[in-house]
Amino acid sequence: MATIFWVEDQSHWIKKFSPVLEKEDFDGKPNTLVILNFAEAARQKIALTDKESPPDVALLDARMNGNDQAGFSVSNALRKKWPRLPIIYLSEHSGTEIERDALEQFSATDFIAKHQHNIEQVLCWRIKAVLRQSSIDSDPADTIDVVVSGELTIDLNTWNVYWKGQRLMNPSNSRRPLAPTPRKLLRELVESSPRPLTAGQVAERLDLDPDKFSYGSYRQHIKTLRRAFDAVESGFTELCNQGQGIVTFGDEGAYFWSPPGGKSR
Amino acid sequence: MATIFWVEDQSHWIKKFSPVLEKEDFDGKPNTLVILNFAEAARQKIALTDKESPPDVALLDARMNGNDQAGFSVSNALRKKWPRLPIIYLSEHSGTEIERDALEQFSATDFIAKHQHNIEQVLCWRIKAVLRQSSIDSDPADTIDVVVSGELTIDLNTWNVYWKGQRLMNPSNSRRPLAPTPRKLLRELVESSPRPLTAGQVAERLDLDPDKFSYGSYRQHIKTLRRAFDAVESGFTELCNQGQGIVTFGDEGAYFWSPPGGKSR
DNA sequence: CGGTGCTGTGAAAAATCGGTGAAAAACCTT
DNA sequence: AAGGTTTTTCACCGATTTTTCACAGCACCG
Repeated sequence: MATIFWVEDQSHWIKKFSPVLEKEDFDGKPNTLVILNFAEAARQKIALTDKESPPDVALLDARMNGNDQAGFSVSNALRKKWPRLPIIYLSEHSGTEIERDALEQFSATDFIAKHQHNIEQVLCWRIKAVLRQSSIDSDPADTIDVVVSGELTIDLNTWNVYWKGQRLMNPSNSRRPLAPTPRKLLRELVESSPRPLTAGQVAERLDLDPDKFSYGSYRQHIKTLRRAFDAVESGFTELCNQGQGIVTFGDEGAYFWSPPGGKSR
Repeated sequence: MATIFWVEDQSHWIKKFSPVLEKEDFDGKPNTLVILNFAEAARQKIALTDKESPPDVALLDARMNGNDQAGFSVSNALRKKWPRLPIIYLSEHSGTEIERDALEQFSATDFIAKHQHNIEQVLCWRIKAVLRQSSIDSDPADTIDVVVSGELTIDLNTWNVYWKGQRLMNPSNSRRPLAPTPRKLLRELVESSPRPLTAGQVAERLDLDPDKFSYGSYRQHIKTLRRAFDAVESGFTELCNQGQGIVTFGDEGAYFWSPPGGKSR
C-alpha cells in the first residue's frame, strides 16, 4: 500500500489530482492519500506520525499562500524525521528559481510543473519512478528463494533439501548431496502438488530430452528420492504406499506429492 | 571529477549544452564529457569502458534518427553493465508516450524536455539532483574497498588477497601475485555466496566474452585458486570436497563459496 | 490357473561431469 | 620481434549420475 503525503493549499488541484492518485496502481495495492491544506497542519501531522511508518512519498506545493518558503519548511520537517523519504515538489512552472532551490538547496527528489501537457499522467509516471528508485535503495534485494511444503524445505540457492530439519542426502553415498535431477524432480512434484505428473510432463518442465527421460528413469529417480527420505525417517516408503509423500498416482505412470502429516486420502 | 556520458545525434543540441555542461560545477572538479553521436557508437564505447570506472550519469536522447528505440537500446546496455548508473532521458517534449516508456519501462532516473524555458539551467539542476541522490545511495557502500568473508580478505585497491593473514600467491610461481582473472573470479564467488555461479554467469559478471570464457576455463581458474589456497593451508582442496571453501555445486558446472570454519556442509 | 498390465527393484551399461597436465594461443611489456 | 605471463583449449581418467534392462511381485480378470 503506497502512502502519499500531499500538502496543497489550492482545492482545484486537489480535485484534479486526488482521483487519479487514488486510482493509479503504484504497487498493486490501494493507495492512501494524506492531504494537508496548510504548512502548519502538515508539520503537525508529521510530528504525530509514527517514525516507523513513514509515507512512501511526499508531494509538496512549493509556493503556498503566496509564500515561497512554506513548502520548504515542510520539507525540512520531513527530512528531519525521515531522511530517506523521497520528496517531489509541485509548482506552477518550471525553469524558475523555485525549481533551482528545490533541487539544489532542499534536495528534492523531483520537481514537477503543474502547467504542462498531460500532467496527471506525468505525475503518476514520476511518482512511480521515484518509488521504484527508493525501493531499490532500501532493498538489499537478497531474495532467498525457498520452496516449502509442510516439513519439507528446498533452498533454491544452494539446492539443499531439508526434511524435518535434516538435509536429504544421496542414498547411494550418504556424504554426498542429492543428485541434480532428483532434486529438480522433487521440486516440480512439490510445486505442482497435488496434481500428478507423468514422465512426459516432468521432461517438459525440466527441459530434458524426452527421448532420454523415459518412464523407466522417472521410476528410478522416484526410488532415489524415497530412499533419501527413508534415510532421515525410516518408514517413509511405507508412508508413500498409504498416500502420503511421493505417491504413485496409479495411471499413466504418474506420481504426485502429498505433504505428509496432513490428512491422508 | 564528474563524468557525463551523453548520446545525442543532433549537433545543435551538442553545441548548445556542451559548454554549459563542461563549465557547470557538479562536484568541485572539472567534468569529463563523453559525447557519442550514434546509438551504435555508444554501445561500443560502453563495451570498451572499464566496468570499475563507470560514468557518473548518462544523458540519452530518447529519439535518435527518428527511431524511438535507439535511446532505449543504449539504456539497456548501460543498465546491464552498471545497474546503479543514473540515466536521464532528453526528449523534445514531455507528457508523451516516450516519457512514460522511459520512466516506467526503462527505469529512467529522470526525463527532461529539451523545449522548455531555461533548459540549460534546468538540465544542470537536475543532473546535480541526480548525482546527489546517487552519491547518497552509494556512499555507505563506496567506502567498502575490502571484501571480507571469514578469514578471507580481498583488498579492492591493491587487489591483494589474504587468507588467514597470508597473501595468496600465484601457484605457478610463488613470488608472483594471483593472476587477475582468478582474483576477480574469487571476488564474484565470495560476493554472491551462498549462491553458486555457472560459467555463463561469471562471464556476465566479469564482463568477459562468453565465447572465450568457457566451462573449461572456469574449471582451470578454480584449480588455480584452490592451489593458491593450498599453498597457504595445505589440505584446502580436501576441504572443498567436504563442502567448504570453493565448492563444486554439482550441476550446471557451477561453483560457490562457502566460508570455511563455519558449520560444515 | 495362466495371462496381462503396472510398479518396484537391483545390477549393469552408457553418458556426463569434474579434475588434471600439457600445450597452444593470446596478451603485455620491453 | 622477443620473452615472460596469463588465459584458453584439448585430451584423458576416474567418479558420479542417469538410463537401460531384465525380472519379481501384485492386483485384476476370464
